[in-house]
Amino acid sequence: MELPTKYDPKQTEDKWYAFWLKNRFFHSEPDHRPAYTIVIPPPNVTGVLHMGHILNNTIQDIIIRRARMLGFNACWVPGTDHASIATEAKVVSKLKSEGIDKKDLTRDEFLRHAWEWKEKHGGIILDQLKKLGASCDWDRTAFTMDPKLYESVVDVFIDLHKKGLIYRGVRMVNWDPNALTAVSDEEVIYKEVNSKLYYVRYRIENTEDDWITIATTRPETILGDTAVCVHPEDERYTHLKGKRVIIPLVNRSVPLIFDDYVEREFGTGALKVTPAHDINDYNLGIKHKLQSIDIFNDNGTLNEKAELYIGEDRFEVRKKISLELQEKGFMVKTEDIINKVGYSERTDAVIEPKLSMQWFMKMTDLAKPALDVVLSDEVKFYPGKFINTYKHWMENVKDWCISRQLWWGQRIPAYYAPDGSIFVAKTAEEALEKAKQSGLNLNSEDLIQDEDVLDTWFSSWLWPISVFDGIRNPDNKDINYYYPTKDLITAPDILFFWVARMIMAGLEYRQAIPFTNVYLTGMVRDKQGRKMSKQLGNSPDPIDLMDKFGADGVRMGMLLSSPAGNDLPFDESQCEQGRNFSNKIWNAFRLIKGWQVDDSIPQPQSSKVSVDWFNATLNSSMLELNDHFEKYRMSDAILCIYKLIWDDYCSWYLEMIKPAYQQPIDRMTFEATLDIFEKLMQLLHPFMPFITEELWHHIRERQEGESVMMTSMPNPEAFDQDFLQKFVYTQEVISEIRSIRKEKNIPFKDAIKLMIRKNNNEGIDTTFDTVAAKLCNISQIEYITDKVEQAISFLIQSTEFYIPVEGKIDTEAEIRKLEEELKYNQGFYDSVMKKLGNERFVSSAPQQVVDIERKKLADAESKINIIEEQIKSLKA
RNA sequence: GGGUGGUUAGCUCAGUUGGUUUAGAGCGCUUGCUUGACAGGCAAGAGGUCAUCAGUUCGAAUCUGUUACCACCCA
Repeated sequence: MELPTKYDPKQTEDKWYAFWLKNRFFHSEPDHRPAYTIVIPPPNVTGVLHMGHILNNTIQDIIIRRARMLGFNACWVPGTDHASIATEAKVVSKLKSEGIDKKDLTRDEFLRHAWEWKEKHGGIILDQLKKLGASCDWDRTAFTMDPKLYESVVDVFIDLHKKGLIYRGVRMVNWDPNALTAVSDEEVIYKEVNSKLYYVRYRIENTEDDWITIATTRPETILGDTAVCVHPEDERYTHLKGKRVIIPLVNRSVPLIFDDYVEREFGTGALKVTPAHDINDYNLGIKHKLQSIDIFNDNGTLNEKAELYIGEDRFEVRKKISLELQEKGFMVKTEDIINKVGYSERTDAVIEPKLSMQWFMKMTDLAKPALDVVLSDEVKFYPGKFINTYKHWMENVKDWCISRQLWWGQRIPAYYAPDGSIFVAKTAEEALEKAKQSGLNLNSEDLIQDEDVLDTWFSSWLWPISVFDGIRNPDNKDINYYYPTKDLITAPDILFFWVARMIMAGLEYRQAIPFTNVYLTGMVRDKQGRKMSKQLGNSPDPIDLMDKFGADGVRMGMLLSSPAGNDLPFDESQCEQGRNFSNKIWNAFRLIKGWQVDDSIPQPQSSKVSVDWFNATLNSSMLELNDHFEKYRMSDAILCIYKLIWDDYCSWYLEMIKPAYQQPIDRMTFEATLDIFEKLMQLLHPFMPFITEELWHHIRERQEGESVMMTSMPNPEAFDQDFLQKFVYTQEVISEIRSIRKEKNIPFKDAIKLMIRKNNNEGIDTTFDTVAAKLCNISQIEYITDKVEQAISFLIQSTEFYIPVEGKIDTEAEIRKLEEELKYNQGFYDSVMKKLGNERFVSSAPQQVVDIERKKLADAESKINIIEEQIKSLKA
């Protein structure tokens, strides 16, 4: 069969993915083998595949495919999360475009629309992963709203409530006025923005013209002020002790309070206090028993308590009120400042701190053990630098606001009686039963279930357990077999959102960590270093990239320069490199496949030694590869294989054994070369699954249903390090000769002679002479003791090499070359001499180190002597 | 404002308890190649005071501190 000169991924990728699926190679069931489990970080159902997913899932696929080939029962569980805020927002806006208002729908009607939307769009991202080659067990695909996962979440809520870890309370929360829901601290993104600092003066009560000037970035909240606060030791204000001030425009009298919370240097040192709309002010309010006036509606407009601008948006009011303050003489001045403002991660609306009744989870008791398992290395982080970040967060953990004012999600299983008492129960019937037991005489319609749903992360934190149904059925076969999982691959920005909480849940519900290793990937950025995002539109479409470079090429490209935890500035040229690598492998195979095999010819000595050398190199590289995997150095691992195939196999080995043009190859070498190629395909398979499968099937006849992905990974065997070292030396010789040929314009087809003069009584080693002869077209290699006239020379270590040439030698040039070499060696000699000349070095450094230096000196010295001698003889 | 990490070739990064030839790789760059597998290729080459200053040490890219800049996290 003819193979085209260029590898075309389009001809192979879909074909092999379908083949793997048909043979159910990705599916796992518990058996006698050790399990190797990975659960996918569930992508958001509203999302489409982006570069971060590509990176993340490529790494997972590499690990799981390798585990499978190493004999583990590998199971990679895919799935998605329901993303309550984002999904609800999408559904609401879709309905709006159809002229339907969410307010006009019942909860059930709305949820029907939401499910419809999910069925239509929720699977997109998983389908895209198939194109990447992801070997997920699709039969186990999970969704956080699936009945078993839904019920697990509700069960956990009830259990934690029973344990006293979940409570309901009024707190200041981060309110998203667009989504009309509270969001957790972790969902607020602080951005630096250009703002104005407004200096506004408040009149001291019972004075005509005494004022105190405050500074604020939010003049609209003046309407909700209930105090002005200064530092107790601030001499500017001590005379105002016990006074009250008048709020401008609304003319409310409020106390002047003293607290060392105030920063004297900021603004005027006087702070207006709005307990309802600022977390710090809220705390001050509690401390000083201040009144709290909430002037905002849920959607960010002002309410009647503001007295002015009722019904207008907070940002409109800011503009208008600053003008009014100006006109009425309250505005002293404004300044430009840069401050940080919190934005909703989901809707990008400016977060409004707001007092509201929410459900919270106590975190301190759960955090302690979850921190311990990381500090004791039971759960390992790669890279380890994230342990510090984790520790800092876990030691300063705050209670988690878990309720969301939405419909899409697990509805909170709390039921309210008319007298305000709360019954947490799985069903309305159970709640009613509980109510009756507590002495309330109620009917089922008297109890009303909480309208809110739980934070999406309250589902995700159970993911490694709930996908195996380990909450509802804690002793089932799957959970016992697959849990704890092995690796979690995710991005550092959800270390707390998700990773920390999964560890807490694992310890609480399985008394076992959820995973052993956490691999934190970098963030994919564009060439200018910006985070890739939908808003910026700076992310390439991964599907287009795969069309252009093949999935293998993209996988390769993503990994090549992405060490763990480091950001990856993405550039298409990396995928191009991956594609080029595919092509290189393809052509190496074309070369081998094109040879005629002749059973009658014996194996040349040069080929025998070449096969031995490559096998040793292969073993050495496999050891290195194992080491990289153990340390989760993915980009080092792929580079190791890349060089093994491109440099060692293609550039060296194939050239070493290649038969002359149109000459056949001997059977032994041919078979050995195919065996090696087969091993290389196995080693490379986890990284580039498609091309390796394609070529593996070309290497030999395969049985129906056989696949490289189901073979056993080759194991490194013992090899001779000295033997490898000898070849390194030979490579140097070959490379010198190639340079000389080029420099002196000696075409390859003109055979040369090589004379070798050993010095310092070094022994002669001819192991690779036949190889050197073949690669450099040397007709004769001769070991000599005398100098050679009329030859070009070079020096490796202390061995002299001569290539005799006809005609005149450019003596001048030869001398120049040697003198340069001499200069380098003398410089080196001097630096070693300086070390050894130092009394204290010789006396304090370890003997071994001193010996090494002495040897360096001796070597350099003999080399210098040889060079000097050569120069002398040339000059003579 | 607080914390954590980082700063090594044009770019992206290695450099494993301080000493193995006066620092390595990939990409890019320069030069030369229709070299019978591959121009998506081959060969050769250039390119770095290891951010700064000080200290510890016989010896520092490596350890300590300072400054500058960058990134991330937290308020």
